[in-house]
Amino acid sequence: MIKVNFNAIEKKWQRKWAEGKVFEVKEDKKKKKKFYVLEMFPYPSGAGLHMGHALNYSIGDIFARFKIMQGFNVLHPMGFDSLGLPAENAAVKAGEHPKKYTEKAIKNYVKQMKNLGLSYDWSRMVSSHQPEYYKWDQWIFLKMFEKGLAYKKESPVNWCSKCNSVLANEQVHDGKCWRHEDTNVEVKHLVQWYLKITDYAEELADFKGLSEWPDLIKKLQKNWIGKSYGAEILFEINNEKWPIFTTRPDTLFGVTFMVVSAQHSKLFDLVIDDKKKDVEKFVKKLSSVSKEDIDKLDKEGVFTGSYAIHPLTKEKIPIYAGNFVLADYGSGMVMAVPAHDQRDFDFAKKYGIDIKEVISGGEIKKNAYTDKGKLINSGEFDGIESDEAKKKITKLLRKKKLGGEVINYRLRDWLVSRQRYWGAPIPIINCEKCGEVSVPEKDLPVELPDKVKFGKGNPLDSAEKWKKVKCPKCGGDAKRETDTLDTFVNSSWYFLRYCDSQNNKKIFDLKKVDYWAPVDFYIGGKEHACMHLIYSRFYTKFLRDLGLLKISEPAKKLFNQGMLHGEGGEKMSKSKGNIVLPETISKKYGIDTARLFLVSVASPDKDIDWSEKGINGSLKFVKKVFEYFNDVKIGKSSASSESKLNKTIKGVTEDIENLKYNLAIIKLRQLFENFKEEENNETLESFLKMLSIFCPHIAEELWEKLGNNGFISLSEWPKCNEKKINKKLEMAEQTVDKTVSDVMNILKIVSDKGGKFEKVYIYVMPFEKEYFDEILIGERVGKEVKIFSVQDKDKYDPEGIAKKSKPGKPGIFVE
RNA sequence: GCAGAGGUUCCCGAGCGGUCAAAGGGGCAGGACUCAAGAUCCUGUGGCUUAGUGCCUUCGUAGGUUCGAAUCCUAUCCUCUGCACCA
Repeated sequence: MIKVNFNAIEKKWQRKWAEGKVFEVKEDKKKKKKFYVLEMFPYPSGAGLHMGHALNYSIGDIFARFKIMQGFNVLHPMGFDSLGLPAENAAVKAGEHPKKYTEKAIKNYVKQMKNLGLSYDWSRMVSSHQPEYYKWDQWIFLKMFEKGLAYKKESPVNWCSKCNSVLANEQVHDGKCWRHEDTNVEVKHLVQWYLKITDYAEELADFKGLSEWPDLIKKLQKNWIGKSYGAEILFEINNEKWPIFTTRPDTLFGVTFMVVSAQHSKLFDLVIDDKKKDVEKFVKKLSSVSKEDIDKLDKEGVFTGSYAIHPLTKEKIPIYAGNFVLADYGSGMVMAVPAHDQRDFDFAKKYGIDIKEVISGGEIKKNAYTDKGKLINSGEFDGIESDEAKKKITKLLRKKKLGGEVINYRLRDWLVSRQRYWGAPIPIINCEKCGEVSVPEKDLPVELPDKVKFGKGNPLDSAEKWKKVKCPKCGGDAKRETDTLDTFVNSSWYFLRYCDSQNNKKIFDLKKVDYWAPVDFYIGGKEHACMHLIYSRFYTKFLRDLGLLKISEPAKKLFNQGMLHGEGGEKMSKSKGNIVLPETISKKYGIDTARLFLVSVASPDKDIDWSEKGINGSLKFVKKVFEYFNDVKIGKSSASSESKLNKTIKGVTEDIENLKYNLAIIKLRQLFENFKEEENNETLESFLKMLSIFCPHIAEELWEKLGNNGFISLSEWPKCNEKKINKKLEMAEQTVDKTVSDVMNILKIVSDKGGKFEKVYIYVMPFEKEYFDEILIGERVGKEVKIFSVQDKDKYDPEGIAKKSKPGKPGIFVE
């Protein structure tokens, strides 16, 4: 077998693609339809790309190449999510400035990506840490500020002591920081910036524009947004009306106590002097436990000394401060119905509070009865079914101006301020006289100062000169906001910037975005379901409402690729030491082989464990292809080859469209296995074209060898000629296969019995004769083979077996 | 606890009502080639049986629907992955 220097071929074509600007695109309204393929841009870590990235980007690359060859004007860009806490932490740990650290990492990523042969339009690359990019983060923030969608408020927030910063709800996993799995998130009361994503909650909970998104993602988002229908009911407390939210207004007559969140900002308005000490003690105790432990705590509370007046019965209801009520959902206070809510039931049992049954149908001994039923003990509503009662009671409350129907969302406003350095500075100036003042648009971007002290607290606090500014409104002394924006702000709209990434006057040209957006095919992990994928939907809608976009959703089709685990089935991570680098594999096998292997193991949406075991199979195939094309005779193809070719074209095209790359590759292999010494040009070229999306470098090289001038990457995808698909031939081939295994079976039986045979005689129907090749079958069975037509008078047939021959089942005689 | 994905022949994985003892790859075994090894090619790879046949068992486990199930339904066990007190 010939030795092939794959690495040299790779370098050659990567250079040619770059020099020929093969993958750079422009808007082209007349000739071609656009197609936008995008893989989620990575955070450039110092560790570089691993095999999992390679898989992810290959999936997108294969599709992009496919679409290019199908004649689409394909936008396939790449960039870097280069701002954010992880980069800052890693840089500080490495003793480097985040900027230097990040830019080094990006350089490395680009190099690695180019080595993978990915078809990106590099001229459009964006990096979110560049002021030219985050200027527009700031610009959008100011637009939101203008519209009242960016605001400041004090509230209990998630605090990670390792990040030294607050976290969004979405960044808290299992009570721990998403970046520090060993660090419990604490609850702190701080003033923070929020984006009012809840203004879009209703539209976000509607998925009609996302028919081509996976159901799983939509379900996850739906749960996350958590739309619930219920009632707001006003309870009078100390002559003030306090609203509470409930989904069960039908249980209103069963309220025996109220619970206010221990984190509620107005908690102490409700605490009478006598109880102050108790409540303070309780709150203090809670603040010393981590968020995770709060989740595990029993329901606990303490009486505040205050009472609420029941809106309908006018009964006095004691108010407790409790650990199980969320301060930022609903109004932070609940009406407790112990008979029909398990949490309230547990609490009532613990503190000996009355349990009043108002829904019949269940037993209330060890547990609350939480199902629906007929009302009892509910005055005029007795005997009415729950659903009906909900409506009637709400109606009555509305009439009395004591409440009404409301929709509540689990989704909270997005906390975007971070007390860290490596983020886009929030473009606000704090003036003692004027309050929070926007940085004028002409002064954008507010660039990060280079010289800051890293250590404790927010590094930006140490940039004294940078902080000091004049108030744009009154001209007096003022200070810059030192908080920076959450990293997810950058990724919420980057896909739009690619459409016009070099624009330094506007966020993007409206016409260009109108041409390219939305993303037609978006590829990324499902772990982003409740973060990036919700935020970017929110941003898209906001920018639409600003008049910048005509679309309402960022991507038409979403595909979640499977995760590539390490050898033992564990997540690939530096700390586990199971990271496989593309370079390592590429050096050994060539990058085309690696790409081919990655997508042939399993369907791209499935999680797989990395293993080098099977890669030799891919390498063997690639080598065989290379060797075959190296000295192939171009001539005529058999009808069988042409039939197979067209069938393969059909199947492969469908498989790729459906992201079944693994199946497409099998079909290509089977086609290739069938190639004879001589094939016609069309067959050979079509095969190479289909292979090229998986193995672009080798395909280009062989394409050139066949005498072509242009790039195979830009050639036209083969079309299936249905007429050439010949079912008869296929049947005939099956007959041959069956005959071969029959012969093998006979030989086995005979030799088991101690017989020794050298010659095989096969008696076929006259019309089948052309499908049976003595030499080929001889090779397959490892014996000398003679084929006779049953009508052949001179045939050698001592036992008259030819008489038993049937169509599709030839007679066999061995001796 | 809730939600989702999944358990397939030695391994990885396809199949998702009949053409299924189940694609493809890996591994292994036998054969061809070779002085030999490697590479390559062919064949085989649940069991029994048989001159190419027939039968039995198998797709986590147990039932069910059906003329017919790896594929559909029900229960059950295990694995993974999200979300977790949202009133």
